[in-house]
Amino acid sequence: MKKNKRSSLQDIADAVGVTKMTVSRYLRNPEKVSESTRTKISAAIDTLGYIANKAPDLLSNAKSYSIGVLVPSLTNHVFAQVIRGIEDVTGPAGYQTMLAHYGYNPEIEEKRVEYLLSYHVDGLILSETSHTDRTLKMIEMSGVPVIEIMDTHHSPMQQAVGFDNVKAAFDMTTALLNKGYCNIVYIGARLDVRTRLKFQGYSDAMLAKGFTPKSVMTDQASSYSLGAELLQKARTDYPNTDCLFCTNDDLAIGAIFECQRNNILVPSQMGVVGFHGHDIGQAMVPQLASVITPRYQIGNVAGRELLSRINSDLDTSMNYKQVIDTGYIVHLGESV
Amino acid sequence: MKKNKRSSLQDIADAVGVTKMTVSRYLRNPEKVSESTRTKISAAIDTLGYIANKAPDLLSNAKSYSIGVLVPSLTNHVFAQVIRGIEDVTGPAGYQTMLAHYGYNPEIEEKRVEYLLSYHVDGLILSETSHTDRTLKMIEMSGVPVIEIMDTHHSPMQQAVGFDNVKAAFDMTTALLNKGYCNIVYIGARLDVRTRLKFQGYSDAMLAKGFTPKSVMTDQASSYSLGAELLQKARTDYPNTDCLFCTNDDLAIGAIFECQRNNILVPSQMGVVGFHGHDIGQAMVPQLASVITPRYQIGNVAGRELLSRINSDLDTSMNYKQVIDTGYIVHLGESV
DNA sequence: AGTTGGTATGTTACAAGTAACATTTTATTT
DNA sequence: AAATAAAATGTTACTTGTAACATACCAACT
Repeated sequence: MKKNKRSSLQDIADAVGVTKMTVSRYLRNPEKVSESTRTKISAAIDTLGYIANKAPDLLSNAKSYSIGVLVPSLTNHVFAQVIRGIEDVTGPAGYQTMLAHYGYNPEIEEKRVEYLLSYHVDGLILSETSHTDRTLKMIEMSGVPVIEIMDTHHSPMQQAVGFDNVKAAFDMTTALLNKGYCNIVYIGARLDVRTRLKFQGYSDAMLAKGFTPKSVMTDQASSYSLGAELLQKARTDYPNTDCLFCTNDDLAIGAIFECQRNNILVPSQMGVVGFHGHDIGQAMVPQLASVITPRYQIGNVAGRELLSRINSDLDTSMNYKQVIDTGYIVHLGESV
Repeated sequence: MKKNKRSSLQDIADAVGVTKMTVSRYLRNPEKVSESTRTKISAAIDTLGYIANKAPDLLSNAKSYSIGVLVPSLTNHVFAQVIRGIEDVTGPAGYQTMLAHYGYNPEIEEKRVEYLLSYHVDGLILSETSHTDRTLKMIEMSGVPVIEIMDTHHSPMQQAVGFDNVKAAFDMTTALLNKGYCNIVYIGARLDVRTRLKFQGYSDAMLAKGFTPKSVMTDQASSYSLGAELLQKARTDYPNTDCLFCTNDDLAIGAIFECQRNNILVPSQMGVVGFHGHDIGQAMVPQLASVITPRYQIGNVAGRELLSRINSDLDTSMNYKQVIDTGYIVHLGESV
């Protein structure tokens, strides 16, 4: 049995008895086609089920009205809201997002960037600050505008939207020290760039007040059960730990559950702090202390900036450096 | 300042002094190009930063090595694992996924399907069982193989992979009744098809044992705070409620937190049950009762089936009906 | 009747890569 | 040195939709 090949403009044209140019006009500028022809073409399209073909658009270097969005992980709830923020701007403007993920791996990021560029996306939003050489080169040669989101503690390729992870961790740690905690242990996982930046902010704050930074780190991916494990490891490695500063909410929540299972009272016997301020932490008992990050807004601003550069005449991709800081909120909740 | 146009095979060819055909060969069948030419082309590609162009591939009806995956929501953790399951099969086989979401809205699903087909995806994985007429027509005309995932309680377009939501809810409800609960209230949100199917299974089980189905439903999207609200509503509407069967884990977890805030003991004063068996529910105290669904496996099987059909000579899209049931596990945990 | 102007439709060329076939160059054999 | 085979490269044609230009047709006006 033969595959029913998708119909082309030519097929529609043949069915109606005009040239494909007329059908093309019907789709782009219907008012330039006579009433009677319009009716016939419309009927033919319904019957044959025409589906637009992106190929010629790409060939002729037309805008693709697609933007590429790369996030490290789909499991990480952080990015769901970022994406919503992006699409709430780009969707109404007629752009579709091509979403891909790369598991925090720069080599895979490179593959994804190449893939997105091969489809001629009009712009890119990346969630990482360090890239392979080839990634940088491809982006530069392609001439598409790029925005790096989430962290602003670096020199952006072109434009960055986010907040300063070092400063955020510094502020949270300082707030904890002011609350009277002395033996704060930093809990890190996956050891990506942002985890390291936050550790740096934490360390700076500890040292600034004369305390010694202590940490429990692993390169495993974050999970609730890992949070439980790392709590136990912290208590073993540093028996007088009075507070955990976890690199994200998942670890913090896992640690709190483990406290509950072991009758360790939070916060009176152990303070626990997360990062990002996800719904689950804010809904739980006790409410989780966390740095609340404006993820939706980051996406929103990134989307808006990207569109404005796509639609600008200037080649903004060259010699363009800008950082937009969206801030964050240190929220102490009930868990410290 | 002019945009630096991306370089084409012709640009590489000009730089080396050959025709683009030779460069094309270098990329496809390097062994057919002489050693010396290879070296020169390789250098030119590095210098000029060539990025492949998908357009001609699409034009010539070649395989795109892209498959389209549609999920209702990225916030819903269910689908992150499904996607991982898919990509663990399709990635190694050289396929990239084009991921899109549609907010449980069939009209948006239609737009996404059109978008994916306009990019000539080789196959589609959909997460819904009901589609607009035009969605069905487009898919049929395009001739691409389609797999519908998650629910098998319907007649598939072509092929479905998942489990029977009605049966799963029936089994869980029966288990709860056997445990001695009498006043089980069903808690539903968003009112999508699967929520309704689960309510049907719940109702069937209640009626089968002579109990009256009771429910608290809203069309709002699920969230932890909504779970808290609906718990209170259930207690108001049905004062002797002894167990909540929530349509998903988020609502169930929100309800348990609300119980904790109000000193209602779970499970002794109130049983709470979720659906899907997410990590968070399994990690929390008390461990959440839930129907554990094989999300990774669903994705995995769907990916494998789709690839096999893409690479089959037969036009399997026609007159093809198959349901693959991956089952589920009724897990009672500590919250009932 | 002939001119003008507008509307509707047609023709041509083009974008980037590749399959299929054609030609040129180089190596091997007699 | 000529003949033949093999390797390397070139030429042509094709895929789809659209911009730009060309033509055909009809109505209205002088």
